[in-house]
Amino acid sequence: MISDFQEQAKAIIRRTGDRVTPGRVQALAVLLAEQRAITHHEIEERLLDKLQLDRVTLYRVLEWLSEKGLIHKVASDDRVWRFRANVDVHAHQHAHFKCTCCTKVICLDGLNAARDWPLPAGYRFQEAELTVKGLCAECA
Amino acid sequence: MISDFQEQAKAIIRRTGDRVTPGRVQALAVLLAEQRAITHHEIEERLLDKLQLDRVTLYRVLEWLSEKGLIHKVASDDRVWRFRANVDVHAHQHAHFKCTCCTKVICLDGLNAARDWPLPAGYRFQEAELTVKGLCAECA
DNA sequence: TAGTAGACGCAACTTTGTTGCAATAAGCCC
DNA sequence: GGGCTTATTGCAACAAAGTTGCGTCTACTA
Repeated sequence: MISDFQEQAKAIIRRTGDRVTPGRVQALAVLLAEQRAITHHEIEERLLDKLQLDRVTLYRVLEWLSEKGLIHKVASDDRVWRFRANVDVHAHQHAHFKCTCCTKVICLDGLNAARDWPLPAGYRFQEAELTVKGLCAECA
Repeated sequence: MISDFQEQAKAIIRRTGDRVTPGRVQALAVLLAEQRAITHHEIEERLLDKLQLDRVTLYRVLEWLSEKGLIHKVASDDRVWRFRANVDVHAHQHAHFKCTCCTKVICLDGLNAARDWPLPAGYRFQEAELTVKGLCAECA
């Protein structure tokens, strides 16, 4: 199962035309295996078994993956970036849910945050970030 | 004009029943004078002329003001808290606008973020944080 | 298989925020 | 106004998240 994600990750990265390195493959594989947005630290923990990657390198890998549009970053109120793989044409314009109990973050794909919100005169819309907070099914 | 905000701040703080200290008064006055959400650092800069307040003390003052419901915190994608005075019955449930050019943050009071967003089964809504990004009138 | 640009590892640094503790001062009572 | 009490402040040290510089290594290309 895990190796599935590795192969998938490898293929996705090869498609960019840039270098296929173990760090990129493993980091993306971890994110593909995960069904939610996780932090740099959580990714690091999941990597430890198969590959020890420098903290800094992981930051750079995540930035690269993000630039290439293979993953996306989620801002949270605990001032920690979370990352999630862009499965298929996973639009960036969607909402996130954060459990206030276990701090788990999931994507609310059904909720489109891209609509044009009413802004003051002269303002120009680019994108919206919507985070809904509450309790997840396990914590409720 | 500035002293107006100081007097206003003093009165608001006195109303809480807790101690009225220079740090609390000046910090709240700065936020009352500002029409938008600003960072700890920006508040510190504006304080420097009239009152030199320790960095840590300012953090604690802001936390206290927030606890008392006199100001509110805004999470942003640059992992920095921003603070804004709660003028009148300024509800916490509203959206914020962040200019991607000058990083200025304003409150979109007309936009209610408190509506019940559709969540997966078993999930419980508590609150929503909506940040719309784009260009403000000056930068557009 | 050799050369090269790009990726990596390490160390040091920055920013943002927190914690512990001793010194200080705001409000209260007289 | 003057002392008492307790909340607030300032200082120093710490912590987490992320960045920068630089020399070394390695994935690709030829």
